[in-house]
Amino acid sequence: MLHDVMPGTEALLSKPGVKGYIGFDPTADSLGVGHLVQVMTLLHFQRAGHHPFVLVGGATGLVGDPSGKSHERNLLTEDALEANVAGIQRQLSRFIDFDGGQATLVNNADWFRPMSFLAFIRDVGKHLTVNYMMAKDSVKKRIDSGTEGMSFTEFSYQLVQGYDFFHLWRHHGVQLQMGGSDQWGNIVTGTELIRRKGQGEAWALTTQLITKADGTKFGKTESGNVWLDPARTSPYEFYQFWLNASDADAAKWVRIFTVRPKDELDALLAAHEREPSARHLQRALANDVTERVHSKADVDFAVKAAEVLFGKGTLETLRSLTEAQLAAIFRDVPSRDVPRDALAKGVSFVDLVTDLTGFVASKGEARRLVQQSGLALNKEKVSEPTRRVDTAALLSDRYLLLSRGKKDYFLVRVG
RNA sequence: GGAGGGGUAGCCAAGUGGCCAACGGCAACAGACUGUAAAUCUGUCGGUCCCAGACCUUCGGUGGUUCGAAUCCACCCCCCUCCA
Repeated sequence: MLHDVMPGTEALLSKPGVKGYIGFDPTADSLGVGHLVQVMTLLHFQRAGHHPFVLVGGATGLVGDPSGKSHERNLLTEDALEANVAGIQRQLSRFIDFDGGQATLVNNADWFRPMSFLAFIRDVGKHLTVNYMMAKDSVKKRIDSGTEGMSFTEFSYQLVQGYDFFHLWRHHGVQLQMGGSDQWGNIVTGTELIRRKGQGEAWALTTQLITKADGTKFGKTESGNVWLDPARTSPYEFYQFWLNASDADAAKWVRIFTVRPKDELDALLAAHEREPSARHLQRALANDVTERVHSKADVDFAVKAAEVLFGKGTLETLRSLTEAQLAAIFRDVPSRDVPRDALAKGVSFVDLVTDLTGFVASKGEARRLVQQSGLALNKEKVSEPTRRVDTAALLSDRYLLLSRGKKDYFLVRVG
């Protein structure tokens, strides 16, 4: 899990009670699963007897971290930022125990807002040379790219973040900053600042970038980012995200995203080896993470829904379910209300899937999908684009279940 | 302000008067195989329709030249590099 640590960090951590921090950029009002790596780092850090500090970047978010970004970023307004900070704080408290002062939450807007620009360049900027700052990978990459430059704003970012570390070190005794491997440069700027300006010592620790075995980015699905906020990513989708992890990924991820003891992990890995099709690892992952982020009840719903959608379910099984059961199972499946008379007269399948529901973006695409036998109604493949659909097809006289491919479901609800 | 380079579909990137709805790659989507995995193979990948065909809208923007432009001309906007 670890990528790089500064010499001496291990010695520091051998004694409990170390204060360490990780910063989160409030670019949205919710964290995504990509952030979870850092959240888990803090969780593990706390479980090891240390004192985590969580920094939300109310100030740094105004600037924009260039690390790992090939393009200049858009700036957020202060209002948007404040809302984002609030949302993120709420989510973090599900992981990290802030009770009784075991963890501390800080917002760097608190110390940057009162500070003037002149004070900053005089007291902070003076300690580091531009030469030093230019040598950072995040800066070099952008300057060497030849196609895009870098604004002074983003160039300054490392100083701002470096000062965060300095502030926490001086006022709270924080000695360690953790983060993703792309944060190494920024963190080291902080330790350097502490050394030069404060004549003190501080350490850095970074975690490996989480990648998927197929080289694509972690934390994204076809439909975009996977969020912790149930309003953005439903618990069902969230559960599916983890359940769909490839074998190679799941083996790595259980170690990072669950807190199961080692012998239990070994047992899981062995079970998976023996019976890969049962996907023990993926299930454990999906269960643990979904329960932590959402709830046990959400896990149960997700499991039940998956049984119907992916199990041996056919039109028969769908018909055998009561309306209440259907409603519960499809609670989180994307849906659309459609007036009953729209269906009473009967519509062509293509119109149903496009104009009426918006499930498929265009009619051309809908026709193509039908030709490729990629669309189904109530779990039965539709082979004729012009096929008429009317109220006779309704399940429990209320629902129609559309699907594209194997995993993409959509519920049509009739009033 | 000066000199040079560049802006093509989600991204990268060919194309420099008709054969261009635009080569190729990546991503994406569907199908087959499987385990709701990976890998592989096949198909699709601007839109509409009476879909093996027709029409409409695209190549930074606006005008123009031409029978005909992503390709030529003018002006404008944006980006990059170097100089000042």
